[in-house]
Amino acid sequence: MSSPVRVRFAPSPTGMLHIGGARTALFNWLYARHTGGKFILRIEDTDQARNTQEAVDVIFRGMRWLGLDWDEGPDGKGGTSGDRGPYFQSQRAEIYRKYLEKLKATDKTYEDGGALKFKMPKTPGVVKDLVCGEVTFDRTMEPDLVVQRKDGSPVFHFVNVVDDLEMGITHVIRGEDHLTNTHKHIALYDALGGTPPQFAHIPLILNRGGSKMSKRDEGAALGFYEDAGYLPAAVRNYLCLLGWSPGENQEILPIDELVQRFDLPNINRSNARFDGDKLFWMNGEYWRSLRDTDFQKFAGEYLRRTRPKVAQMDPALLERLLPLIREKVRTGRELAEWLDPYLVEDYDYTEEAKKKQLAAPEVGNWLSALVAAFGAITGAWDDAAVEGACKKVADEAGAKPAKVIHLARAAVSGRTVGPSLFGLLTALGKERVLARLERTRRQLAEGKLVAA
RNA sequence: GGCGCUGUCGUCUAGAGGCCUAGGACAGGUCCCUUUCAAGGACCAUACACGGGUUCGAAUCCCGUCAGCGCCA
Repeated sequence: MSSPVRVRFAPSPTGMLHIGGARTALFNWLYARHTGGKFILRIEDTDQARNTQEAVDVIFRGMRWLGLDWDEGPDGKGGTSGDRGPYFQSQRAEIYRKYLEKLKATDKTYEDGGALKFKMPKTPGVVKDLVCGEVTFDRTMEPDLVVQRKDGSPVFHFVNVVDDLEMGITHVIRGEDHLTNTHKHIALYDALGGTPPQFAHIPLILNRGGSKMSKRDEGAALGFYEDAGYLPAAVRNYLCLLGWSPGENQEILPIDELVQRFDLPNINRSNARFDGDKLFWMNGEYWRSLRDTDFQKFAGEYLRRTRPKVAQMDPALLERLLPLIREKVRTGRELAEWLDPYLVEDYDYTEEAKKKQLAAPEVGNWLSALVAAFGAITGAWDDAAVEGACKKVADEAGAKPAKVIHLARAAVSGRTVGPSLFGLLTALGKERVLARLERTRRQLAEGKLVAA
């Protein structure tokens, strides 16, 4: 029987967690959870220039955000779990040195120009890939591989192999861009007397233009989606669908089902373009099916981070507004933006609102009429009452209710779009509505609401 | 340039010789609903890269071409 699965994700701290890297991490995590194996996080921090604590923290943060917990590796709080460490390459120099000696002892290396080179076997290099099948490389022309640079530092291919060997990695799940290097890795395993792991090269994530998503592409960083107020579960679910399909015309699945169905053999071989529109849609699906308590938790955290002013807001108002806005938007960012007009009483007016709703000559009179009609409401301040008042104003002006409704929205929010008006007015409360209408009327009279 | 991988609607994909006059989803279009924007409902359009084989039968297997991507130099 084969040994328990051990897979790893080995990012380098570049200051961002690349969406492709996140997907690789996800596939590794899914496989570990699917098989009951271990998921290991290893930090490839050999590039001293970029290796900062902040850059490493970005990785931890991204992994946690996506819900990808790891069994071994740095815990992100200064500690470590697992006994196959260290899990930072920068702390493994001694190990690499030892393996370099071991390789030298095999007589398969030679020095050239100050660098140490590994003699590539001239036999065909065969990679038995779990996704791509058996791939054979002709090595008769293959140049020898530098394993140690002139400055003494070991090269990526070498440390990668050493780490996977030392950490007992059984399956290497990584981007297909590594496929053509894999036979070299296998040669190194053989030379070091180790058993190569199984390989699964997963298709790449392409940008809109159809080439490998690069860090410069819009939305290439996982943090982009956290900042935009996407739901991690939605992003995770979407990422699963890039290069893998659960089949049966199903796309939205809970995580435990994803874990249960995921497997290496049914990963696709062709690259996939990243479709931000579909992610946005999927986020909307998760957004709507979120339980109220979970929504409140998410909204609270997101707003606290991006809109500190909510702390000064009337909590009762916030509580009424949130569900109203939630219905109309799909991301935290949209939620925050839609909430902006109610954070403070001196809200601004958009150009569109000034131009489309606040420019007509009758607007002043209508605003006065609205103030009068709303002011006259003595009974319950509810949807029916405000609706009645709006209709009344419209009737008296000989206009369609829609006209008055649009004006009222622009007046109380400064926007042409927003939550359903009657619900909004009810949520704001009579006092605030009257004050806001009055403020708009006054500014209009002072000529402050002229479109640019 | 060499080598490798891939090639089903614009995009993500289902499809592992007959169930396919190719299914789903996003995006797009039309209509309905309507208080803007959404949401919702109904419907529509669009694909097996091309050319050869193999087979009674191919999107599915083989070969070639072309294209895309990647790696190495």
